[in-house]
Amino acid sequence: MTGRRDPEGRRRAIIEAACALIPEVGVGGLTHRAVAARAGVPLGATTYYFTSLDDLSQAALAYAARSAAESLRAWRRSLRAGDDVADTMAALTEEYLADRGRALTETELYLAAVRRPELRPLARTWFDGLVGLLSEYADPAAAKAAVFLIDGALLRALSDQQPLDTAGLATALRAVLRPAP
Amino acid sequence: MTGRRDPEGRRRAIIEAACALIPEVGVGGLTHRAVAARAGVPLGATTYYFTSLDDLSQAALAYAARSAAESLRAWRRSLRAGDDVADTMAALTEEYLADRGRALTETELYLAAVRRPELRPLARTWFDGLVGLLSEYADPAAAKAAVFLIDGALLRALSDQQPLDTAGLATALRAVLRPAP
DNA sequence: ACCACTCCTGTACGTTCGTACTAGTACATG
DNA sequence: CATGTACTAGTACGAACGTACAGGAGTGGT
Repeated sequence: MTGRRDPEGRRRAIIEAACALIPEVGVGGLTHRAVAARAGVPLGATTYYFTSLDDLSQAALAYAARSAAESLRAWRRSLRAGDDVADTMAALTEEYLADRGRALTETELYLAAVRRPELRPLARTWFDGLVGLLSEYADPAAAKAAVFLIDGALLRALSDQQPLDTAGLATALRAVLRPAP
Repeated sequence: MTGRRDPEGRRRAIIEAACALIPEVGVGGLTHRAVAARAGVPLGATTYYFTSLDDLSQAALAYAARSAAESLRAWRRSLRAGDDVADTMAALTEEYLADRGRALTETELYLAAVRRPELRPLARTWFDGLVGLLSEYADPAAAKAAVFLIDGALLRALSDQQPLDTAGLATALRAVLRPAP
């Protein structure tokens, strides 16, 4: 996959291996050796490309956050194409949860940011992006509430290893997005 | 605090030390040595009372879950005494967040349960208890949505190290708890 | 007094970890 | 072709870890 002499590809392979490992062992469970083995590179490579293990995990989380931001752009398109915001958001959330590893990584990022302030901006990208998205359809307070709902439902579905109650989420989203009476 | 010959108190001291440590280092960051040092007992004591590190962390998380369940009983009383469910719940949530370590431990439990199925019942006690509480005031679907909202807001406040927007949460709670039009 | 038993503690073993480092390899530049 | 630079890979080291264990210390029954 990564040629012998391809620094950029190597770095990327290491980051992707770390991303694949995070759902399995958690951010705190990452080790140079496990990442190197998963990436198919010698141990020395991970210490060559990253000055420390924290540096490596930060790069992996940044990579994950960037890919999440990209998927937000697809969400924006779906929202504009869909007829009902609440239904569309619930469906997108369910779809997002299909890749449980990615969703779990996002939650790992939230928790990791508690103890590592340098991760806090990364941990905000998903929330801020989602709020920005929904602010086209509701006032900011309602948009924030909708994201709380989505994150809470995701967290529960992850922890319980159970599917998302999409219809119930749609109903709740409709309730918070509807202007107060 | 714990006399030389007081097995029950010793076990409890170790568990409480582990609980105090979890917000600082995470469930996965627990070590026999760190817990022993925090509890003021020799290393041998933690391995004497707990057959493994997993056993120790599980006991600590169970202890935390039990104390959370106790606080739920106080919530029930407050709800019955308060005049508005949404306002009361928002205020209780803010109060709950005042002890950030406890709230963080609950979230750590959620995530730990993903990879440790034996923790899953523990990870459900908070959610189930809260839903049961709110089911006295709304239909089950609305109650679940309200808990998603609360957990989402808590997770965000924890990750961002910022205070809770209590008024905003109350508004959103009112929206999801109100019967659909 | 003695014994049986539980409780307690310090130490030791083998493993795994982060990180540093050395020697070697490819490649661009002159 | 020489040479310097960026990359590679294997190894080594000290630290921290989980766990096991041998023996000391206190306690209650007889």
